[in-house]
Amino acid sequence: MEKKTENKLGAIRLSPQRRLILEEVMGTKKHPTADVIYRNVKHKLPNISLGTVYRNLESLSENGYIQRIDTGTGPRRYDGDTRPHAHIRCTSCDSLEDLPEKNLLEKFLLRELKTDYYIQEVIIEIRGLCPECQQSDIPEDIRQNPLQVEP
Amino acid sequence: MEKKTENKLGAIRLSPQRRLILEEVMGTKKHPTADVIYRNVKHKLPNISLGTVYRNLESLSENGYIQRIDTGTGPRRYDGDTRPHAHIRCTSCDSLEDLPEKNLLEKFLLRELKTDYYIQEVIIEIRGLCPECQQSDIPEDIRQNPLQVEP
DNA sequence: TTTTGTGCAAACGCTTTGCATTAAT
DNA sequence: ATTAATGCAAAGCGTTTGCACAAAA
Repeated sequence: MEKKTENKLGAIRLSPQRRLILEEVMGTKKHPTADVIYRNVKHKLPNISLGTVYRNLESLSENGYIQRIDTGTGPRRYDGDTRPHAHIRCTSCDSLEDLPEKNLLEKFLLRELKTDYYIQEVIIEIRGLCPECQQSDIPEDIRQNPLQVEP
Repeated sequence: MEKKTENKLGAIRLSPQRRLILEEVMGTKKHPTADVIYRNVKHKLPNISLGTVYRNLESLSENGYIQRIDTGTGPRRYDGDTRPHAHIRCTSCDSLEDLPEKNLLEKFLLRELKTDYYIQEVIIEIRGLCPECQQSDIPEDIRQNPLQVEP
């Protein structure tokens, strides 16, 4: 009996489209948007549709293979690192990076938080200028309100 | 000389529409969305348009009279409390409340954070079930993944 | 008269959805 | 035969914008 078994990924099927999308998200630390993923994957699979990308990003994150990052501003982003963690975003170039202190932050929050809520998720997004963007001549009005902590 | 001086609010004019919108945001702790504000204000000023509401929410927050809350999910919300602070959102009824420990959290974050970024803003949103929603019979699948900290 | 704000409707960006078709079980 | 996934296009939602008109400075 011939059996053309497609790879499986736990509960879901691993179609060529899904596999490529998964690889794309896993293979970068840039936290790409659906649109970026779509354009990259389209090079290898020209007929893929944006709807398919969205549907697969959804199923992959629902099943815990990637993480959906609901950011405060702009389009949603996706992360191959599924551990809950914090991000820092550049308000000039819009890059999104992991925060090194992610665990520290989480733990502190959960420990200090006095609330009756049944906590499910902690979203931390720091916004500021990345080192590169600080060097380029930033218009003055974006240098507003640096957050500071008194000594 | 007769002078029908409209009230001023710092740099911007306080039109009837803008005044009502400001009062609406200031008068609640519910962090309303533009749409909720629109519907409430419309009772007193039936001709007001949604575009005007958006434009005024924008100018009011730009000028520091209210705070724009760019939440991770769902429509943007607005807050009469302009001090930067954290929020906690119920994943069932979608209510958004202030976090009591807001200053604590900010200070900790800014102190512990080792980064080359020039920090401008800290967004913290905790998501979970509010006490009321914990009591109602929540479908099992929403009780997923409570975040916990090891002792 | 110049600037600022308004109402309306159209456009926008991102995401979701309905539907007919195809592929895997 | 049934279920799962796809491509396509249309619709959805929240928000922004262009424009002609009105109000205030």
